[in-house]
Amino acid sequence: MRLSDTIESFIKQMLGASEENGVELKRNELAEYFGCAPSQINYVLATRFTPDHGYVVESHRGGGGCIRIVHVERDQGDFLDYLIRERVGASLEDKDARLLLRQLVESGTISRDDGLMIASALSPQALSVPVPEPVKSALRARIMRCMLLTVARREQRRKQTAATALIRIDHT
Amino acid sequence: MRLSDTIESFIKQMLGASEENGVELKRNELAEYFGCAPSQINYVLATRFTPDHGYVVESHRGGGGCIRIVHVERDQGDFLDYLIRERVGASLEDKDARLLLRQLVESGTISRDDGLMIASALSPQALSVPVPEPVKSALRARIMRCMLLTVARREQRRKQTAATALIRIDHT
DNA sequence: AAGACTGACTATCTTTGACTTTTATAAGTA
DNA sequence: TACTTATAAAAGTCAAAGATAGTCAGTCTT
Repeated sequence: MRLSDTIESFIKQMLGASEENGVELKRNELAEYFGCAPSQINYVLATRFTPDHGYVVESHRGGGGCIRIVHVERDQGDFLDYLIRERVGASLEDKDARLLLRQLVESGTISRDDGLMIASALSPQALSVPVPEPVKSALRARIMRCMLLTVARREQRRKQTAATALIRIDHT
Repeated sequence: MRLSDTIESFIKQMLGASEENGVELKRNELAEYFGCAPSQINYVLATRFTPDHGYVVESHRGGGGCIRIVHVERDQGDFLDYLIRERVGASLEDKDARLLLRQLVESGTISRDDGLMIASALSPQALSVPVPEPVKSALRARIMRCMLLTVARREQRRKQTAATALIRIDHT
């Protein structure tokens, strides 16, 4: 198993054990514990605890400095909003797309079926067409946004219909 | 016996022995074991462990990297699957795509929601990216096929799950 | 000619170390 | 005391080195 993976699960275990959903750690201590370079910790944070992964990382240098990692529970609307508004910009890498979809499904923001549908539309197989990679990234971003919007609209419709039904029932 | 065949059966034996229906292996280790070039492993994977053969292969480069092979049961002779291959060719015009989708929805082959999802992935907005029209048509065809396959697979899964449930109930 | 095989080159991921930046605190000075 | 400066203790950055796997064109076998 890779050191990065070990450190990743160690941190996640810490997070799981903590009362709140955040932990504080000393970069150097952790590095010494695992017998690695301190910058290794930064690497782990940069590759496995990003906002896309659902984490926020803050740090403080100087004497008594530390690193704080918080797992953010995003409520459904927020996450979709964030993705549509900010995260999915003009381009989207294949790997990022997959990661985001997994987050969306795991957080219950979209259904597993919807996730699979979007994934299949973005799959390398679907996009295996002779266009340069930057254009492909742009395409991924556009398709992702369109489909997320479709999901959001559908949910909106569902809610409204449900609400209307309630009102109807109320009025009978 | 050819080396490729030997490696193929070796991997299949590993798969048979594993608890789950997947295995992980190191390309270089395997190559050394069989005294061949590492790329030979890729050749075996490319010719004998394709999706058509019912396998999914994932890999991870860099330190601690590996190759993972999973055996998946395929839904053979599925109706949608078949329909797709015949009807959706190598290219698909925007107009034709919409027409086909409407037919599929109205005939009850796919749900309205699925139709909307596919339509949004194929929408001019999603595909408004600077590529020549013939390429775009090819793209539409590919996305359409991938997504329909996803729908087909999901239905397949549903059926199987339902059947399994019935069997369970039967056995109680 | 088709399939099997290889090797050189490429792409990607991990790990490290040298150098930088920030901050708290201690020491020095008017 | 109040202010400045020096020092040490964090954390950050980035590029290079190491470890895997992928690709592809060409050679060999059948």
